[in-house]
Amino acid sequence: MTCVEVAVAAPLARPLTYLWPGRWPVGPRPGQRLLVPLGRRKVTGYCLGETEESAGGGKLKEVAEVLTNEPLFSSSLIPFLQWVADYYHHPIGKVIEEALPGGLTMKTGQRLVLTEKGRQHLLVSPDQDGNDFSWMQDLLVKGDLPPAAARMLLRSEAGRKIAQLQRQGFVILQQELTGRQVRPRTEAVIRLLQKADSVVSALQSLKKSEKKTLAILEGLLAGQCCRKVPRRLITAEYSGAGKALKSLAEKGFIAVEEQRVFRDPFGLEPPYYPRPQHLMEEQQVALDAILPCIDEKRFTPFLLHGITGSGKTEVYLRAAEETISQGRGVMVLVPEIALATQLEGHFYSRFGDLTALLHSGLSPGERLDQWQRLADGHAKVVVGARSAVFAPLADPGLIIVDEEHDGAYKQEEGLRYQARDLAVLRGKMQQAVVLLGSASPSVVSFMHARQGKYRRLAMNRRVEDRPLPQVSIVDLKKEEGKEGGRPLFSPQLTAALRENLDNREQSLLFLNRRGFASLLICRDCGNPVQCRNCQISLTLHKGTNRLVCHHCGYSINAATICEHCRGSNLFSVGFGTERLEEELSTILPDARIARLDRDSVVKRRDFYAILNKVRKHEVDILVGTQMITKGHHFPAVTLVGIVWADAGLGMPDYKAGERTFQLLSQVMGRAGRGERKGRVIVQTYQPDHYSIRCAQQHDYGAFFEQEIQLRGALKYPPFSRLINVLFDGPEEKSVKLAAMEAGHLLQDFSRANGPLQVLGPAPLLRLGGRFRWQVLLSGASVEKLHGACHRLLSASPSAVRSRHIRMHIDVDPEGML
DNA sequence: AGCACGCCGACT
DNA sequence: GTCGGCGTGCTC
Repeated sequence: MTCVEVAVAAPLARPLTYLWPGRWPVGPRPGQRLLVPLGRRKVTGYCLGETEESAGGGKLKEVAEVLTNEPLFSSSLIPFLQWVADYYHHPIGKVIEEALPGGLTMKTGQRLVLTEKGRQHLLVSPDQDGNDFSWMQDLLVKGDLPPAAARMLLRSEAGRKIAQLQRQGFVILQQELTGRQVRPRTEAVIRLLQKADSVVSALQSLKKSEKKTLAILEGLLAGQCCRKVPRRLITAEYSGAGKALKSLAEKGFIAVEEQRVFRDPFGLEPPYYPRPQHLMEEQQVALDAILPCIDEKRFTPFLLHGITGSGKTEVYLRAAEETISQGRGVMVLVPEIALATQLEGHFYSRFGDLTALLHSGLSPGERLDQWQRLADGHAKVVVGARSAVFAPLADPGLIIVDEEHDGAYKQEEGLRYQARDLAVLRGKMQQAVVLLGSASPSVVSFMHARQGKYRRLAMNRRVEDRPLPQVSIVDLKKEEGKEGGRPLFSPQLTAALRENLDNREQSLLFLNRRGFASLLICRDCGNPVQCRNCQISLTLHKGTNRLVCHHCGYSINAATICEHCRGSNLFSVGFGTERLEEELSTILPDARIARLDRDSVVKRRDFYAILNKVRKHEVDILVGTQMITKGHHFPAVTLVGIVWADAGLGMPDYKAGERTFQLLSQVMGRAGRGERKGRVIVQTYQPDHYSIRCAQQHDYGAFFEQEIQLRGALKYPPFSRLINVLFDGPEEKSVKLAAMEAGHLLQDFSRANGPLQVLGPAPLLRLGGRFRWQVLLSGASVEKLHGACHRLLSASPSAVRSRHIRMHIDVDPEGML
């Protein structure tokens, strides 16, 4: 009797065992998507492999159906997925769902079908209650309601009525499969069956249009290695080809087939970067260390610590070449989610169609395409955002995490994983070389390098020995009271921008805040205008004339009144990129200004469009948020202005100093990457803060020493481990209660099982209409912390089960603390 | 998550 | 007496 282990799409910590029907001709394969019975319904499950019949035996259920015959991931990935589930205390089925491209889950739903008896009844005596049951009209007209609609109804008020109708035999609920299948897109391709000129007699019988079509087809085939041409290419050249192709197919010259279409996700113009002939010395040194480890197929983690412009990309590419020549796969993680980085262009340019892309900018269909090219081995290189750490490469030999310090690697919802950490783990499990690259590594990674867990490779020289930019600091405290100045535009910054403009050189202006003003305050009562769902001030966006919540997206018209006193005397406080842009156009009316932030970039194309304008020097000054730092370099930029460098230092977060240093270093790296020397002006209220001083001096070492001392003194990571237990719900009292209960439980655990600190419970800001509390655990031993979580999950506080409270466990939290 | 079971109060 | 609310526990 064959049994399979199946991770089901339900929040269960462990996989379930099912029988594999003996009548099926082929056995199970790990990675297959199945449909299995669970309780009274059927859900998607993922085959993890064969297993012995479990001890409980006897009453196992059978797998109902194979939904996807070709495995979506290889069995080599399963231990990794299981580890992730255990470490992050997340159900294994949910972990797999997180990993796979979306749109694949499926379950049984119920179609609401009106019986003949019911039809008669409704026609004769429509609902007398006078209630507005518009769905009944719908049902009467259409005869049935699809599962999605039926589900909504059953949950609403109408549920009772439906149950009643069901009892009377007027409607029935019919089981059926639901869930949106992402269908692989196909297109018609034309294959030439016989060379036209070899069949002269037949050729003469052809019509003019057919001859022309054949000529075009042959022309297109000439430039290609494969023997097929998409029909749309032919019709694009000759609009009359449609008919001709049909008749040619009938005459046996060509065949028309359907083929999976892989749309080019690289945007409008796939770039080309030539492969450099010579490497710089430091690049060579780094590769001399890395390549042997790739050849030995041994897990080796490297920290590639190279300043901006030191040529890390070429090191990645050469390492990837070596890995591919070994027949193994390459995984490249990049921080930004929806936007292109130059890195993916470089990989595509070097490896062409061996490259697959996985990021959230793809449509579900495109994502599935890319995923399957990896799963079936057609693609060997994957470039993607954090979730690409789950990519189905059967045998990754090299895993690259670019900008490893970037906060975007941490997912802050659902499965709260750290993709950089998982990349290292996956490398360890699959004997891969791991390259963590950064100009300003995370404190944790650098610590690992210092302790010898990672091998550190330093690259301190820039291409063509370009000097690092000159950085001057402007103390905003001293500038504030001065006459004639505008806030946040010191005379130094204004003068430098003017000078750059006169010299026809480009400038970058960085401020990590979107919008026009960060809040509106009531002049009468002093209250700020807040989001109705979140405990957050609304940001004024002048372009759209709206007040927007940067957390949940809720927005209202900017012409509003104070909710507390009904006063209409509101004044705006604070600065965002939008205001920066506006003020700038007053100070420098002749400058061409562009803005790059989440508001000006909705789609990938907008991003490219703005970058192209800058590259073509149609822009003198680019204003922007973090977005301007992401991996693009503008050779003509010679001045970088950082408008408010300490903006992030006020956050109640042990990582604030680290983040500020990293952000500043990264922005500064944008200056002077061309032939001309760059300079940077940093405006700040805290000119003596070590994060800002060390960034000014381009001194990572000094920053690290300061930071690590602070962390040691306060017992923060890497000197301890943290787990945050979060509670949220629609009602303050019960959320607090749940957190308190959990707090006590954890205190008890700590007393019984050894040292472990329980901080809190503490309230958090209300977000999305939900009240939030947290209990923070810290301790030296990860095992103890995980033990505490297990205890918490098994003895789930009663307050969590009831009253719509959700509990989330955030292992290695990075957010606000 | 979804679904059944079972225990309580509010009605015909 | 039943209907339907919600808390509790299970799903191979």
